[in-house]
Amino acid sequence: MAEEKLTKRAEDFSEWYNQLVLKADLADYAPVRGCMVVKPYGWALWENITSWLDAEFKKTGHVNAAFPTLIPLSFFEKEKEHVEGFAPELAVVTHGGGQELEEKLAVRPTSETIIGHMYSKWIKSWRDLPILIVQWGSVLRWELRTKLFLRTAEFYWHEGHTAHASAAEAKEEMYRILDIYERFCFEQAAIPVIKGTKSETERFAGAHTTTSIEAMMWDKRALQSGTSHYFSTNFAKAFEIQFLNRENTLQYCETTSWAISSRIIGAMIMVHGDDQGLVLPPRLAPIQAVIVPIHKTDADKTRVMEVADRVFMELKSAGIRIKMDDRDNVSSGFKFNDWEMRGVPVRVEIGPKDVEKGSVALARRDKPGREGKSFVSQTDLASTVNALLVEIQDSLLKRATEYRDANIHEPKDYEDLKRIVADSWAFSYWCESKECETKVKEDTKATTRNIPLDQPEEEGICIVCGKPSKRKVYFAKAY
RNA sequence: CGGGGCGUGGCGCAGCCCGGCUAGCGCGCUUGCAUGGGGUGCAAGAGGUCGGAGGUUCAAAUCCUCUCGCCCCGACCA
Repeated sequence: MAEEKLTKRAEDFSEWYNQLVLKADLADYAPVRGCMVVKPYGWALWENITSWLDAEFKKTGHVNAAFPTLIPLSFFEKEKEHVEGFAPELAVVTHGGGQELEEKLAVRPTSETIIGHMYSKWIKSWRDLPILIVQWGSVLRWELRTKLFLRTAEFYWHEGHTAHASAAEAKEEMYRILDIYERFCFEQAAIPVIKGTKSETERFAGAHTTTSIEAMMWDKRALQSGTSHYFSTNFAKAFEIQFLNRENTLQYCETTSWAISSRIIGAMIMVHGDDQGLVLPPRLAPIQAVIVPIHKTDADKTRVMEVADRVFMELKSAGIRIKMDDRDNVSSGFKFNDWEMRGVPVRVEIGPKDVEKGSVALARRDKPGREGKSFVSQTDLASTVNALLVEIQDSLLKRATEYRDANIHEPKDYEDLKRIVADSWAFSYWCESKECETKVKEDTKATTRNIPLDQPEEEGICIVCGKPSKRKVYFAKAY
């Protein structure tokens, strides 16, 4: 329960975040190093996220399946870059049933290897393709520095793994998924992400191409919020995923993989949250509106509850995720703060005055205080609340978009770039060389985020070395 | 792994340097009464053997030795 005041966001953003996750009742620290317990309220939020994504994946022909948590350690050695990328963060099971294991088993950090292994068994003919499987579950990476939701040792996600007959189809799949991720962020999470291609140094271990969606947090650091990879035949060759094509010749598959993790919850917190606590976008909020009945005497209570119960039923049957806060051991003021901490988009206050006037007070979470409060008629309340939820959803996206755009600048020269990335994002031409990227990282700690798709092909010069360059990239400090 | 810090009721801490009454405080928790339109008040309660092991001493949260664990900063990261 929210007993003490939250640290101000502007005072200590990191501390604000840590406290908020606990106070909003989303998650708690687990007794295992770097791991979290997602509490019911946090999980309800995650379920709203997953059910939207799951529906989209199914609409586009994907099916769900489950692969084991344990993977033979030797599988990781089959793809050279993949093993280099993941070896340092593997947890390995060495004993079972009281005996040392002959074949050590890795706890999956991601499932390309075991799924690749299975695909090589399952795929024989062009008729078997494409294969479009999604796994929902958790993975484990031995992270050195952890933070609830943003980077925990174990985290929750879906991982899509697809195999195709041609490079064109596989690339199309990568972009199709990236578009779903983009739509999810804009329409559901109200986060204006930028989709683009990762640089060679930032791409997934073993990938041919990595695309990502990148989001700007309130402290202006960047958070990679989802990725979609095209592997070409890298994993197919490592795991012998081959099929006979229509011409009866043996051919390697083209594969992809992609993921959004529970980190996205951290993104929502850091994009929308404020000094009062969490602010959830209505489409994903586990509770979209909460009713706080207010009364002094028993007589008042009876009259107020009669209206409150009626309103509850009306909003519920209109499909609004509604909660009645009828706790009588805490004050109304406490309840207001409590639900604001949890980010509930709309609060419906009903007191004796409202009973008399046939009104209710509505408070919107995105505008705390007097500004966001209005008195409306009890008549047709469901449509009033529904309209308000839509308005809040839109206003969150608008606010986040304006904030993002106000904090992206195009540097005039390298000195300007250094100044910009100290406290915002820079967007500029870059020659795509590792040297220039490394120089920026060493000088400023900022990394390339992504090269946005759909940018006009124009001639420019690299902001670092001055060589001719065709595409612009975002530079920012990342989480 | 390198640099800092910390383990005392559920949480946050004081006490330790200069051993000694029944180990304190705030928050939370329980019960009752009042309160209730922006974090409510009063009263009465429950709850710890001081991270662990060993040692010194008449006496150890406090001194000594060993040990376990955690947090923060850096390298790595969805």
